[in-house]
Amino acid sequence: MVAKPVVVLEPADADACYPSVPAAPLEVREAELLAKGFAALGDPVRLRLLSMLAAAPAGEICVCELVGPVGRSQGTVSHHLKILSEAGLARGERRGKWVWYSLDRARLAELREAMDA
Amino acid sequence: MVAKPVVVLEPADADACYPSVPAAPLEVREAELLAKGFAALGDPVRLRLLSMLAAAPAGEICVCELVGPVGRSQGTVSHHLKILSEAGLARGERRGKWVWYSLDRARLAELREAMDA
DNA sequence: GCCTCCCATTGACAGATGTCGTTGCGTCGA
DNA sequence: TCGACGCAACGACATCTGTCAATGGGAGGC
Repeated sequence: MVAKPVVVLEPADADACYPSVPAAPLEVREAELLAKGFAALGDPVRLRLLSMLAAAPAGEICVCELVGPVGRSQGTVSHHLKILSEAGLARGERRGKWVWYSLDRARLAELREAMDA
Repeated sequence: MVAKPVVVLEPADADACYPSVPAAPLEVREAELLAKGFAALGDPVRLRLLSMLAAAPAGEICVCELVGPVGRSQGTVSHHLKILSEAGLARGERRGKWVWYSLDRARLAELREAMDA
């Protein structure tokens, strides 16, 4: 994926269909970062995990509280939480025997704002 | 002091870690619908296509205008546009020899609002 | 009618993804 | 010290996904 010119990306193709105008798409690099975030949201299990994190009274939930409701094995839930972490949408913290996850609302807002484009 | 779970999807698991509280995750069906939308956003090529649609002066762009800038084959671009269509994010309309795509801002807003959860 | 252009569809294929069962590691209680 | 528990990591596997080249089908131009 070679970096592309910011504006004018093609040889202009002479006789293309008329309104060959701005066509300044999102930067490739930025698109990849955003895509990673949205991709993390693109799974029903992860959306439900996030909704539980968002609804958590203390702003965080123990993993053991998450496994049951989503109807997936513990290993699978752990896997999804890792993906959410890597996408910057959630963070986990070990506290004694348990691990507590919380939502990163800043990252979420970042993605939301990107949708104004 | 447990607030009653709104839904309660599991056998309650007795000795779980303490704060067994709300845990009313997104409904499975709704999560699937949203996930389909976010998954459509979860690819850099599609994000760039959308950004071009969003930036289009007339609110729409001919497919022939899209193929060059994103650096993918015509067939691949067509494939991505189909996915965006199926997710409700874009619509295509044949007009003579060309097909023009436009952004569905309502659907986009729908997804954006879902991120308040 | 025929040829050309634009776009969608198909077939093929490598790589990513979701899932589970098992294993491994850290933490607590006995 | 030892065993039980909570969670992450690993291996395996079926499915999904992104990509291209090739094909197909509608619209215009000649």
